[in-house]
Amino acid sequence: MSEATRAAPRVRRYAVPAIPLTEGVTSTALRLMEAAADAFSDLGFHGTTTRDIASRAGLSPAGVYVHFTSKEDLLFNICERGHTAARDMLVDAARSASSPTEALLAIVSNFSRWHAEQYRVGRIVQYEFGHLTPAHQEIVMGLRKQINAAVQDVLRHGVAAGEFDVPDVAATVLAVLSLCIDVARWYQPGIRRRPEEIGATNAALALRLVGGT
Amino acid sequence: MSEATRAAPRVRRYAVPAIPLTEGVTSTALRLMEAAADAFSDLGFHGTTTRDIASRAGLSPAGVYVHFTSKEDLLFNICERGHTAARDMLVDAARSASSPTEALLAIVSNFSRWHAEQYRVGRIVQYEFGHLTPAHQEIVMGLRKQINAAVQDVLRHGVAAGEFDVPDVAATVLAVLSLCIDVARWYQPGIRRRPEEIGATNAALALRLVGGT
DNA sequence: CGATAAACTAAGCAAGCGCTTAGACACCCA
DNA sequence: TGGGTGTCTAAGCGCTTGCTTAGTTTATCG
Repeated sequence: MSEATRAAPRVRRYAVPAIPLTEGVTSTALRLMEAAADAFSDLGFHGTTTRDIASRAGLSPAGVYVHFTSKEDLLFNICERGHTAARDMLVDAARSASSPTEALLAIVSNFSRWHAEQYRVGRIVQYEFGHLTPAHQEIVMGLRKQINAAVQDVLRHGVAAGEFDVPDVAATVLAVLSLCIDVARWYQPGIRRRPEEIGATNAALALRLVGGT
Repeated sequence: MSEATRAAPRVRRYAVPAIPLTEGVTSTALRLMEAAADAFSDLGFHGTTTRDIASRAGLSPAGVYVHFTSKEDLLFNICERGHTAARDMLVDAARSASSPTEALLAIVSNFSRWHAEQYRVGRIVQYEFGHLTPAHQEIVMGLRKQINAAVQDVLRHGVAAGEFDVPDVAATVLAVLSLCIDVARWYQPGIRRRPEEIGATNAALALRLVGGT
């Protein structure tokens, strides 16, 4: 059996919703965010009208503005909650692993699976990022840097422990994240591999990227 | 020196314009496509107005419609020419290589470098794809399948020749392409690595993905 | 020179946009 | 029971949208 198909060590599996329920969010606001996420991923931010969002959520156009100050505010809430949930899952996965190798496998399999299962939110977050206000962009950038740092930490520890062979840590972090994030671009329901399998194969491929065993 | 930093075999370098000049394209039409590409990558397809495009090209709003039938027609021309140029470069790189290993290195270094140098067109092609008409989407999908097939061919030959160890060819093709295409998402001018270096490190990383030496 | 075709503009049309206003309900604790 | 608060709608305001129309300029060629 080839190295990349060998069963990976069991990794903890995190179920992460696309838009997590947090304090102070009414059910109508959550319904609006889900409606907006659907519309944005179908039509793009500028291609979506506030009437689209309202009608998908079963409200009149004016009903949106009871819960959000603007269409951009909706986009920001989706991006921020999505990033925060993903980051928490990553950090958790890394912390609960007993070695850098297991941490990498946990991170890549969970992050890849999330980008398949939540590919609609994943695309919004990546493709519509530029339509956030500069202030909101900076907040989201901060979350991205935390995700980057979490992966960088794992690689550094793996190199220090002699588990990985990585000539250029920063470049390899980007490559590992590309592997995971790009899933949202090509994934669609009904293709051969289930999200779970994509996570498993990507974890094995990431291990190759870092020169691990 | 670690395996991944060892100087890669010399690979032919292809300079590919974002929007290639082809027969039957006047200079004004090309100027319009470049103006539209700039605008689309700044503001998104729906965020861009035909007045934006016209003024960037130094024309009145109506002047656009002398050369293109609609805003979507402009988007399609950018996508089709971009994909065609990239595919031609890929196929050329694969054909002029003397082994699967060299073909992979040539493909990945050129394709990655292109996605850095032409990251604006790269983003349009990926992010605004969904705003093409279904008929135009299918044409672009056809070009993508050709790109996919070119990479798949190289991997199959490498496995057959014993140069690569690839348990799941289709999954690994996707991973190799993710490595290249995702460059357009994170690249921006002024970062540490030049496009040329990104191509070189990605080529080395791709070799790891396929279990090559 | 005069005719023809192509490239371009000024003006504007119908439709749709994000968002606001004014007011109608429903629910809560006094 | 009654006033306050939060949620929602009908209507619509001011503006922008993609694209068209009618007409002018420029290039080409016999």
